[in-house]
Amino acid sequence: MTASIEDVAQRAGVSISTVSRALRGLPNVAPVTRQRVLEAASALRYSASPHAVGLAGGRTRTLAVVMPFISRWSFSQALDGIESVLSASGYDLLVYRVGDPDDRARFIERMPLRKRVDGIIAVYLPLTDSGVDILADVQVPVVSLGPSGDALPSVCIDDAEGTSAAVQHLVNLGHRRIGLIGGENGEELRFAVPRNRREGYRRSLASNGVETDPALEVPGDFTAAGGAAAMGVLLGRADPPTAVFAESDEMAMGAIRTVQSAGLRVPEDLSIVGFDDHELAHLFDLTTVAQDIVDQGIVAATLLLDIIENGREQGQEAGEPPRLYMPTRLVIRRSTGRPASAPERRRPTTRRARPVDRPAKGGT
Amino acid sequence: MTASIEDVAQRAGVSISTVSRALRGLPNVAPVTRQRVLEAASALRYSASPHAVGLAGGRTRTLAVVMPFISRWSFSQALDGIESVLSASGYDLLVYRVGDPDDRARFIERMPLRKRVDGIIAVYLPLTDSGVDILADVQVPVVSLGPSGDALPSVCIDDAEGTSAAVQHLVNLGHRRIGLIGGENGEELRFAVPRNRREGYRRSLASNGVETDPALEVPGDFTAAGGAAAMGVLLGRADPPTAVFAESDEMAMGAIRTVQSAGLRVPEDLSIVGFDDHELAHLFDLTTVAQDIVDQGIVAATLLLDIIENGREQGQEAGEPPRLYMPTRLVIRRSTGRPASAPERRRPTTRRARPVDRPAKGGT
DNA sequence: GTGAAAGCGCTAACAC
DNA sequence: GTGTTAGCGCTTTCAC
Repeated sequence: MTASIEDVAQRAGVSISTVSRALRGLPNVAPVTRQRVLEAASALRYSASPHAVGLAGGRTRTLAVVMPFISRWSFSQALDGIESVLSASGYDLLVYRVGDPDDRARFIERMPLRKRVDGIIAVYLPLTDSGVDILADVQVPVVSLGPSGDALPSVCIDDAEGTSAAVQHLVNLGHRRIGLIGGENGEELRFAVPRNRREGYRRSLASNGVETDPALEVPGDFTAAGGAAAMGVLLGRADPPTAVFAESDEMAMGAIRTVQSAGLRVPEDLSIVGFDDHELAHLFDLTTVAQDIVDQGIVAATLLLDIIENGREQGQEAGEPPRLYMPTRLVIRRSTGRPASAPERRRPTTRRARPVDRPAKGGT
Repeated sequence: MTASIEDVAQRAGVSISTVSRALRGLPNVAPVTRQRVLEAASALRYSASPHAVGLAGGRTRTLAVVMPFISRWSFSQALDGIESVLSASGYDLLVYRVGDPDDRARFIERMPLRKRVDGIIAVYLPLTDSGVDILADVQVPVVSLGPSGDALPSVCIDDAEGTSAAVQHLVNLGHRRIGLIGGENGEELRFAVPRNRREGYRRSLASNGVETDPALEVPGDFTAAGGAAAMGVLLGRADPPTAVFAESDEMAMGAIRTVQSAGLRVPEDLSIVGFDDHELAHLFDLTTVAQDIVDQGIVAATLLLDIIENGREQGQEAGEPPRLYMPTRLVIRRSTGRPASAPERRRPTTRRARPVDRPAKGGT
């Protein structure tokens, strides 16, 4: 069952180096010989031992993905995209979860990947400065999916920009008391995504002359349950918001649930916008900022492969590492509408007058 | 940055074999020596090259997970559970997706894992008989998460049993026209899960003296969109069902959406039951058959590790491979109720009289 | 308790 | 175009 290169060589009547060359498509092998080797190999169901290849050749055709979560929707989307390009390119995929900061520190410190992989993709990894340094210092190329300072090549979206569009949409509808359900969980301030989205929220309010109110910003932990709880908090405020922007669709879904449980209607009593365009978002009629994470995974993996196989990105001589921005796009569904208190410019049925999008696929 | 065992040996003033022994905790190393080696290693931030270890020692502390999907909810749940035990045990995790049958055949045929991993977990993998044979024939132990014939050790739930409970619940409520939204996608009949759930559905109907009607069984592709479409088909039947069992929550969610879009109410006009207890199921008030897939992943990984490290399962001498059944449990929420046509035994508000469960965690 | 030496299965010069 | 020969960085006998 476990044929070695020697077995193949013997069966094909050549030396092992010829087998190696033939199988890897290198030049300097006579067509006939190559053919014979190929046949011998497939007859023996031979495939080279990755360990031996890695040891001898240095390259391993294996990439590592490092991320804080595995089963959360966005992360599994990213993994999906990454896997698709790796398998198409014949690379194997090692997955590491580094959840809490301790794991992370220990992991980066020990770098078990050392000498094991050809490259690393860090997916939405909250990186400390020293973490970035160490990663960048590893022998293999690293690409970040998601914001990463600027030490690493990265592919990401403009979170602040996307959020601004969502908030602007709410402002345009007439909302002034706009709440935020955020993703921070206290100590996790290194995580750039919630920070950037919050910034976009505040910036958009400011540019519209709307004052921000700390009482309207509540953390939601990036989960449906967290979003539901956060909405409960907002509904308990003295002067509750008429609209809420949630930093993720899952939190928005939970929020919708809370609103409905409270006997209120979406969007008549409260408008809600999410972020991501989760695959189930349209089931909630959720207006959201769409991004295609599978696609981001594909781009990140492609970028990394390119760096590995062609050295630094072309035209990227010693400059800053490339940073690829992927599009976002506001998908308006029916979880947003005019505030009840606002004077309506048209008939009460305005809601039906707005075009309704279908689930988004891909960006812009 | 890349210290080798030799560097450590030199720094500690011993030979590389002593370093090897000391670092792996083998006997026959003087405490003082071991201490010195440990210090040298950590000072050099040394960690053994997995490739060299694999080549020289045979074992690699790496496991492979093979599954048809990556980002679908159930699969990412399984991966999550598996990863948690592997990382706790110091194993690395290789992930392979083998989607279509071709991939699958090619993959199993080539077995790129050969000599690369210590074991394999096949997650809900539709295995042909020959596929099972080949897998079982690989040099390394294989465990199946999900049904797998009986050639492989496996951990799974009793899909038929779980489904029966759901259907029985509907029958008990008074339903007789009960539709099925299934998971098959035509050629994919090798996939045991939808087959078993369909069987449970039919068996339960039969045991209640309810005749099955092929017109009420519609495929839904295991996606929300598929479930929505399937429900559309069912609603278009001459004699539509008063209740529907969907083989997954995602399909059930889509179905609910279709029902509502049609201007009908759940459960007043149509009851719906799902399967899985998806993390968002409670947002839909979905009655469902709960299973804990993360847990199944944990059990499967633990089983595999046990087999790898202790040989065949204890008490499993030459007998059938172990098959571990995990519990399922019917979680009744508010997507199910009496059929409108049925004579109510109590007041019209029966609905509120039923206890409502909260999101499930863990089995029974 | 410790070291020397022989591989593990390949790739990569280098000869021919 | 093909074969020979060093290693790659470890684990594992087997001496000492």
